[in-house]
Amino acid sequence: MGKGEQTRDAILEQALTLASQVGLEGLTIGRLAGALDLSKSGLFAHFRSKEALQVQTLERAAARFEEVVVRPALGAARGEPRLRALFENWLRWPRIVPQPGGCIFVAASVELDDRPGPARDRLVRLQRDWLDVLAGAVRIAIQEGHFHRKVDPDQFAFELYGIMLVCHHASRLLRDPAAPERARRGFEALLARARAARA
Amino acid sequence: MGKGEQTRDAILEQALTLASQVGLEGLTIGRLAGALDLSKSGLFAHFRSKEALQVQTLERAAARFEEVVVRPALGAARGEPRLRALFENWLRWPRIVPQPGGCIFVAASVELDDRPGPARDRLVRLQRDWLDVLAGAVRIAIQEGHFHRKVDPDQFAFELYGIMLVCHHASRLLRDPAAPERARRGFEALLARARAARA
DNA sequence: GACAGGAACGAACGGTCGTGCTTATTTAGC
DNA sequence: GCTAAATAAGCACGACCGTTCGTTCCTGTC
Repeated sequence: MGKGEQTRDAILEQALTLASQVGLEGLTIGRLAGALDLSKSGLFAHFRSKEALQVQTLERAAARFEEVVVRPALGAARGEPRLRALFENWLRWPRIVPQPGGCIFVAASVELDDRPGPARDRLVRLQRDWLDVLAGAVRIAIQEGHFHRKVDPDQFAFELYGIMLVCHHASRLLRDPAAPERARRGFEALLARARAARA
Repeated sequence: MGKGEQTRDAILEQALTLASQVGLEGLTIGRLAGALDLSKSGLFAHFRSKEALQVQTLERAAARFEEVVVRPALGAARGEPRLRALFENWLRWPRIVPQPGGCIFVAASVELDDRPGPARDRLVRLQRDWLDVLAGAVRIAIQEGHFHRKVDPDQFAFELYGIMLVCHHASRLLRDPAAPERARRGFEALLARARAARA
């Protein structure tokens, strides 16, 4: 890894941390440079546009997400255990990959939902992929006989992500320490329903 | 209503619309003035600080929310019907009170979750109130015998708001037209569970 | 008809933003 | 250890930000 690549790496890591707090738009080149003891122009040269910086920050976040949320869960047994692992890893991930402002994808989702452009496009793809990962795990759980055949994997993923979002909301905005526990209760109810498959 | 008050009213209505798209921080005095054919300074005089403008925009949003979501639902029968009304009204409200960028509270929740100040304080209060309204409706549904006695109203409100948040996410970021239908399915499952009170 | 008050305006302030250019320094290959 | 290329810095730009100030316009009262 050359010197430039190394610097770029440090920049993106810091960008990830910063963007979690102030968003992708609030992520300012000057502030980012200041935090890294770099000049604005020196930092800017690595990307050549703010948009590129934003996209690459998302890319970096996605890589880390894969690394600390998705991949480790593949070590868990197929089906419900893997789904549990995905859920628990998601709860942890804003602390493991330091995001003092909470999950960057949640922040970016709200920020970019009305701003067309490459960053938005990339984010949409990433969020779809994440929902697909969840739905895929559900599908496997059905195959394994953990869940009832009538369970709709996409619907399950939808509702599960809802629990994650409200957990984020309750713990970050409302500073409710009970949020993860509430989320777990919701998750367990979702699992119970999938086993029985009343709906 | 005096002339000044009338103008202030128009400003706040426009601010609500604009803030739903670009957030409370992106809500710029210059842009707001431009949209209303006012001078920056003329508009500014009505508030005397951007922070005050933000808080009053939240206040205005809260008043409208009360008006089109909460109050009409009080016309529905106590218990489950009222809860349904609250849910359906929530789904509609970003269109009724024009918010082209989606629910302003969702946007502000993510934007302000790490920015201390009066705007954040006010928002926290408003979101707590909203969750309390939902939990209160659940409590009534228990009294009415619609729901099982073991149902935890706050937990129900938590999970219900999760469905609302993921619906917002799916329809706004992912542009998924099936989002409201999915949300309804999740809501129905929540209701079914509360009747049976398995958890 | 002079006057007072509220409402809006236009210009300007200091600051920060993203983005170019040009120059200096560091790094890597021989 | 020298050289060419990669990397960072310095400086300046135009645009927009929130905010202030002095002025003008309009309305209604004595």
